[in-house]
This record gives sequence, structure tokens and C-alpha cells, in this order.
Amino acid sequence: MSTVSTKADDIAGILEDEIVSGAIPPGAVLRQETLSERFEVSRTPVREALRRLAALGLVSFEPNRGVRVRSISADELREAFLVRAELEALATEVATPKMTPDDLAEMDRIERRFGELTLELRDQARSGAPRDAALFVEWMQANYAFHDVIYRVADLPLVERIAKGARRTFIGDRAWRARAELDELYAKNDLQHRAIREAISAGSAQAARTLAREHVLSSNRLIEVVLETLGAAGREPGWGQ
Amino acid sequence: MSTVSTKADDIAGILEDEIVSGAIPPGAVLRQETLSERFEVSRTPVREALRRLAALGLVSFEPNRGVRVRSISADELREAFLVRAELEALATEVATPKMTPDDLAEMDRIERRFGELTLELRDQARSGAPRDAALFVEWMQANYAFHDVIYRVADLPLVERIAKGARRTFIGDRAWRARAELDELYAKNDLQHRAIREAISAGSAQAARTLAREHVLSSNRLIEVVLETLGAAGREPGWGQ
DNA sequence: TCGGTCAATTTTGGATCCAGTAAGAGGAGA
DNA sequence: TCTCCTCTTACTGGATCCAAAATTGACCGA
Repeated sequence: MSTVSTKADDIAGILEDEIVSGAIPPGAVLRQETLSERFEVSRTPVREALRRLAALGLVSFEPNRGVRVRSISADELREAFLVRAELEALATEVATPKMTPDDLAEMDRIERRFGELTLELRDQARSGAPRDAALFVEWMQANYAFHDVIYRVADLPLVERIAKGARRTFIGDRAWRARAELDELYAKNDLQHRAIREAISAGSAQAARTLAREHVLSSNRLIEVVLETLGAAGREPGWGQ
Repeated sequence: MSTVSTKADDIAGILEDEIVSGAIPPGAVLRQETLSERFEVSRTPVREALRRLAALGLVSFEPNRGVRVRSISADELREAFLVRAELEALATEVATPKMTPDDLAEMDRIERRFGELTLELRDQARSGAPRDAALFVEWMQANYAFHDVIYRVADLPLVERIAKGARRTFIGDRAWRARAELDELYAKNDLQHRAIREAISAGSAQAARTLAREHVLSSNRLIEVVLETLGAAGREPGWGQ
């Protein structure tokens, strides 16, 4: 397996991660020259990488002006949740009859870890301690890991790609960390995961489907919280920056 | 409204159309030099265009070897149908309460035209005459137009973009035209359109949703027919061509 | 005849160079 | 002081040039 890759691909991958994680904030202007210096390449591969990001919808091109990291509107965020809900429901339905005992065991393992992290987060929040970013990231990863098992078993690469693309519109964890009232959601998430797992275990594809859909849609309240923080921080620097 | 655009964007758009329509067949190798001669530009914008097509999943890059138009596998085609079914269902559900009398009138108009074209196609097929490509294309466009009304009213740009992306995996109309036994589907399509329209008209979002989903999924038989023809024609030229 | 090695050719990936456009600074006139 | 105009500057889009990788094909030996 040759691990050949072009610089354009490498750069696109790195920038993609940074945009998704929020390290590069929405609205930021990406200068070709700056990037080429940073990655120590010429502007050519940088531009190709930017084209890819544009096709993925992460940045927008303004001819002769530059590229800017797309900021997400309230409507887009809501829509991304809708798409994820439908596709996760589909993936869960398809995955249910294909689950092996090993898969279920893996889900249990991840769920157990997820439950622990959830408790830790709640305790922290209740004690009024400042939120631990590393802990939060770990919690988030465990959350995604749970869903990733389903995607893997469902074996629907297109669905997986689209759903994960919609996932990224969270714009990192900045918004998540912003408000204390999200804590309730931790417990809810945990309970929903268990319900999904049980439905899968029972072999009820339709129930699992419905639960998965509701699981994503129930983030409605979360969406509104996220939107508040986005609204507060959502000013865009002009082109001349 | 300045219609500024970069050559890379223009080229990407043209190539996209040609790949989607099947004018450039799956498996074809795209040479940068050839394309740059054809569009009378240097290889730079060509490469940027190819990067975009790669991000859209239309072509695949092999480092230091070139790009090739991705051919669709049986699994991918099936999956694309699944995705379309879920997202069209969602769009239909969302659109139902937003439909104005004008929108419904437009659906009726399109449906009427679609019904006429359906009859023409059936008559042609029964008379044993060779299939009329232009007529078929028109029928196809009317079919899409019906769904496009729903997308427009639903006002979910992300859903629309993804669903239309999945739509394109049909690889043009070549496969559709291949088999006479598709004729039944014409009538079925027509009936399903009417049912969806009536459910929307009655304001039953859930019924409309279910009908839209089944409408797409019922193409299952079609999928199999398409797969046969793809299987027969699905040989890939090697790199050295 | 078949398989393997090595040079020639093709083609890609990346760097550099040039032209055109947009933003911004500064000056002239009202 | 405000507005308009011009000139400068910075940056993008595209063209050309160069190096590296892959394919081709000839040559050689078994």
C-alpha cells in the first residue's frame, strides 16, 4: 500500500481539520501567500487545496478577491441537523440486522466510557469548575465513536460521508463549551445511546431507526443554544484584513 | 450582478455536465494536456477544475498517474437511491405545509405534461418503434421538474444539493434507454406523482413523506435493470489509453 | 518464446513568473 | 471638510518552466 499523496491533498486535509475544529474561525480570510509560507510550498498546491475545500462547501471563492471560511447560518445549521437525523436513521436501520455480538460488545464498551465521561462532565459543571477542554473533546470523540460503529456496520460509505460532512457544521467545540445549560443534554444523550443500543440488540430495525432519528433531532434545543453563541460572536471581518 | 468567474470554475462546470450526462463515460482517463488544449488554457486552471470534480466524487485522483472518471458500482447505485429516498421524503414533508395554490398549480401543470409524455413513451414502446432519445430526455426533465417544485418550496438548499448529487449517479440516460421492460415504470411513476400531489394538497405531510420515500425506493426494480446494462458495458480501459 | 532490466518518453506535481483586478492612500477641487 | 479621482500596492488567476514519477518499449538472457 503506497502512501503517496500530493501536497495539495495533505494541505487540504490539514486545513479541513482546522476549519472543522474551529481552529480557523468562520469568516476568516485565507491568503494564498500566507498558506504557502506556512506549508513551505508554492501557491500552486495551496490553490488546488482551496478548490477542494470550496467544493466541499467549507470555504467560498470570490474571484480576484480570495477565499473566506464560510460561516454557517442558523438555517444551514438546522438543515444540517435534519440531514443527519434522516441519514443516521437510515444507517441505524440498515445496521441493525447486520450487528454481530462483537459489534454490540464494542458499542457497550464505548457506551460505558461515554457514560463515565458524561458523569465527569456533569460533576465538573455542578462544582462550578471551569470546563476542561480536553475532557470535553474526549467526550465528544466517544460520542462520535458510538455512531461510527453504526456507520461501519451499516457499510454505506456515501451515507457516512454525507452525514459526517453535516456533522462538521458544528464548527468545532467552541459553541458546545459555551453554555452551562447544556449539561442536561449530556444525560439525555447517554440515555438515548442506551435506547438505540437496546433496540439494535433486540433486532428491531424500525425502533432503532426511530430512536436514532429522534436522538439527532432532540438536539433541537442544543441548536438554539449554539445559535445564541454564534449570534453573539458572528461578526465578519471585512476583506481588508 | 457581475458575472465574473474563473476559468477553473467554467471548466469544472462543463466537465461536470459532461460526466453527469454520460458524454464522458465512466472509467475514462482525463489527460490534463488534452483538456488544456480543448479549452485553450494552460494546465493550471484545468488541474484546479479536476480537484473540484474530485472533491465532488466525480473523478478519482491517482497521484502521478492522472484522474479517471469514477465508475459507479452496484452498491453505490443502490446507496444513492437510499439517500435520495430519505432526503426526498424529508423535503416533501417540509414542503407540504408551505405549498401555495400557485405551487400546486405548477405541480399540476408539470404533472399533466409528464402524463402526456408518459403515454407517448408507452405508445412508442408498444408499437415497437425505436426509442426516441429526445422524447425520453424531455420525459426525464419533466420528471425532475416535478421534484424540483418540491425542493424549491421546501427551501432546504443543503438537502437539495445532496439529493441532486445523488441523482446524478444515474450516469445519464444511457442505461434508462437500454431496456424495454422499463415501460411499466412509466405508468407507475405517473401514478405516484399524482398520489404525492394529492397528499400535499390534502395537507398531510406524513403521508406525502411516506409516498415520496416509496416513490424513490420503488425504483428498486429499475436499479436492477440498470445494473444489468452497466454490468454488460462495465469494462474499464487501462491506464495506457 | 518468455521474462526481466534499463533507457526514452510521457505525464504529472510543483515552482516561478507575468498580467489583471480590487482595495486603499493621498491629493485636487468644491 | 467632504467628495471624487488617480496612483500605488497587494493579491489573485493564469501561463510557463522544471523536476520527479510512471509508462513504454527496446534489448538481453534463459
